[in-house]
Order: sequence, then structure tokens, then C-alpha cells
Amino acid sequence: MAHKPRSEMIAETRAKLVAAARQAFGTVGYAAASMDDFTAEAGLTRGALYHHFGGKEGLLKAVVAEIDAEMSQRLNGISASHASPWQGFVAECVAYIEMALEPEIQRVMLLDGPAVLGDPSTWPNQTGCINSLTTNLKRLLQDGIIVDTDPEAMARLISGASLYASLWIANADDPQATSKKAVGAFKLLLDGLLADGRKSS
Amino acid sequence: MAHKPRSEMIAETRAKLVAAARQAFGTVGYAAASMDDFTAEAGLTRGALYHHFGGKEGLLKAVVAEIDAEMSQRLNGISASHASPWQGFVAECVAYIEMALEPEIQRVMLLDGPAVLGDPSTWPNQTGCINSLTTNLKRLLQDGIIVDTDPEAMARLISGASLYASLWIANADDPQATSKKAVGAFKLLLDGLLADGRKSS
DNA sequence: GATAGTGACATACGTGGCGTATGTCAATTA
DNA sequence: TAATTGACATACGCCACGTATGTCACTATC
Repeated sequence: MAHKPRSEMIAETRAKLVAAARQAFGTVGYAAASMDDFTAEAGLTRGALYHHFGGKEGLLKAVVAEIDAEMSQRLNGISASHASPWQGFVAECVAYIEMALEPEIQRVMLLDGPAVLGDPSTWPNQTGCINSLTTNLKRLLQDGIIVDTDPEAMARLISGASLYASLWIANADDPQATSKKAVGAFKLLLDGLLADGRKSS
Repeated sequence: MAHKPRSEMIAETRAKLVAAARQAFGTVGYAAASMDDFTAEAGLTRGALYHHFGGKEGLLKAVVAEIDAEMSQRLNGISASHASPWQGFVAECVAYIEMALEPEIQRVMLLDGPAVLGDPSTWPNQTGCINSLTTNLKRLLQDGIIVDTDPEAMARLISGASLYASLWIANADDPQATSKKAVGAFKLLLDGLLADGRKSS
């Protein structure tokens, strides 16, 4: 029986490592995840990890990049599936909050990621989610739908508001009620960006 | 020569530990701070630390509480020193951003704190800063200055936006320019909360 | 005011996790 | 087929944490 080409084996190894690490980081957290444990779970040892990713931090970067790419993709799909640009934008923002309710995203992207890798805006992929928000804002601005502002700056503010809202909701006693309050306030905040005369659209 | 009473010695010990830990956490970060090192710097050993704070996490909690109390106090002073409630509120929010530019606050309160202790809204002191923002919003709402919204929810959104903005500014290539962009967008966002007919006040 | 008791610390020890240095074996290349 | 590369495993040392234990001063009670 013919073996797979080497490059394929390598990609498989890397994928297995990322998958195992993602599972571990997403559940027990970065600090508590033992490299010996989750590499063994992938049928490998720490040797492979150091060879491919240079260390624990390198693996976290890879996991972050993977999750971030998935988030971007999901967000793009959501904003594209709405009729008006403004509705698409609002939907995307709300989806952003909802995604951050997922434990894995919360643990890896909101808590451990920034603590270990530093400010998200310095991450290599430039946080695709921010990019997505930014381009959306640019279009809304060009169309005169929202007030004049720096798109990237506004995207970051919105992103920050969303993420903290998610943390709040996820840890609240009554997530349902809290979610309603947060999303309500959030929509109001976005509404304030509409150019004069367009409110409550 | 008469010795100090015991309770005073204890308070002193605790204060020394908190101060040393605050220095270490604020500079090298929580994970990289060696308990042996910074307890020694305080003229003590890990024994004292475990006795008073139960462990490394306990000390971080104490440090967080101390910094949070200081931040609250500073914010209260700022919002009180402005004529109109709205101006005071805006000034407090901007100050919130500026405070988060300080490396110690950033490292401890924004990065390590959430990663180690979990969501800030679950912290015992309930994050005095959020409380401060919330009460301010309540007053503005009662006076009819801003649109109808849940004060706490809005306070958390604003807080999140501020904190991420700070991370962005602090890590930007050109902090000056970035700060202008961020604060500009931020004021615009707050402006959207004003009740109809009150804009650009 | 002697004695038992409590509590604030220091010391000693074991364990686990990380990083590095080294080894091995298969796959490519000539 | 011989040489080389590189993917991965193994082995070692170190550092840091948590716990268990010890000591000594202070306090309280009679």
C-alpha cells in the first residue's frame, strides 16, 4: 500500500496538533493546558510541537488564526444575507456578540489570546473580524447612511463593546434577560450612528 | 523600644506583598512573575503569601481590587469637576480611555485579570468603574438628556469600547494620531445617545 | 505572671511542566 | 545506492508552584 506524500503527512500532523490544542485551550484554558497531555492526545509528543510551532505560544497563534478565520467567514455570510446595507451591518454586529458567547471563542479569543499574545490589533491576521466591520462601515459612510467618522476606529469601538457585552452575558445569572438588555442597548448605540433623519430604520 | 501592635504589623506585611506583586504583575505580567522573586523583594517568603492570600490568584485579586479602587476614585473626581452632567460624563469616559493607556492598568486589569480571574463583571468589587458609569447614566436618563436605555448595559458597552480602544492606541505605531481617531469616534458614539434635538452639545 | 494556645511567618520537600539538546529513522535527491 | 535533509521522539535539567511541617512571638486565661 502506497504511502501518502510527505507534504500531506506534515499538513496532517500540524492539523492534528492545532485541533488538539484548540480543544484543550478552549476548555481548560491556555495556562492549564499541558503540552504533554494534548500532544499525546493527538498521538504525538512535544517534539513535533516544538518543531512545527516553536513552542506553546506558536500553537496558540495558530489556533487563534484558525478561529479568527472561521469567525470572519461566518460574519461575511451574515452581512451578505441581508437586503439593506444597514440591516446587514446591524445583523453582523449582533452576530458578533452571539459568537462571543461560545465558550471556545470566549476563552481563546477574549481571555487567553490577549493575555498571552498581547493586544489583538497587533495580531498578524489583523483580526479579520475588525476588517469585516471596517469595510462595512466604509460602504455605509460612502452611501451617506451614517455620520462621518473614521471607519477603523469606529469598528474597534464597536468590536470592544460587543466583546465585553458577550463576557457579561455569558457570566450573568440570567443570560437570557441580560442578552436582551445588552442587545437592546447595543442597537441603540448603533442607531446613534445613523445620519440625521434616518433614525429608527 | 516598644513594638508596634500585631495588627499593624500584619497590615504592613499585606501591604508590602500587594505592592511588590503589583509592581511585578504590572511590569512582567502575571504568568512571568515569580512568587519567590517578588516576595523576596518585599523582604518575605512565599509562606507569608500563602498565609494571607491563599495563593498567587488571591494576590492578583487583591492587586486588582486596589487598582480598581484607585481608578474609581479618579473617575469620580473627574466627572464631578464639570459643570453640566453630560460634559462630566463625556469627560469621565475619555478619562477611562486615557487611564487604560497606563501599562500597569492595561497589563493587570485588561489582559491578565480577565484571563486569570475570568470576566471582570464577576469580580467581587463589581468593577467600581462600571458602577460609576452606570450611576452617571441613570442621572442623565432621569434628566431626559439621553435616550431611554438600560443604564448598566450601556455602561458595559461603553466600558468595553473604551478598553479596547485603549489597547489599540497603546500598541499603535503612532499613538498620538490613533488616540485622536479613537477619541473622535468615541465622542461621536456617545453623541448618538443624546435625546433628539440635543446633538452636538 | 506563668502557661497554654493561636497565628504569622519561614523552611523543606515533592511534583509537574517547560525548553533544549540530542538521537533516530524515513523520505527525498543525485 | 549513498548522502542529506528534516520530521519527530527521547532524555535531561531547571524553575516554579503548592503543601506539609516547623518555629517563634504574641495573646489570653487563670
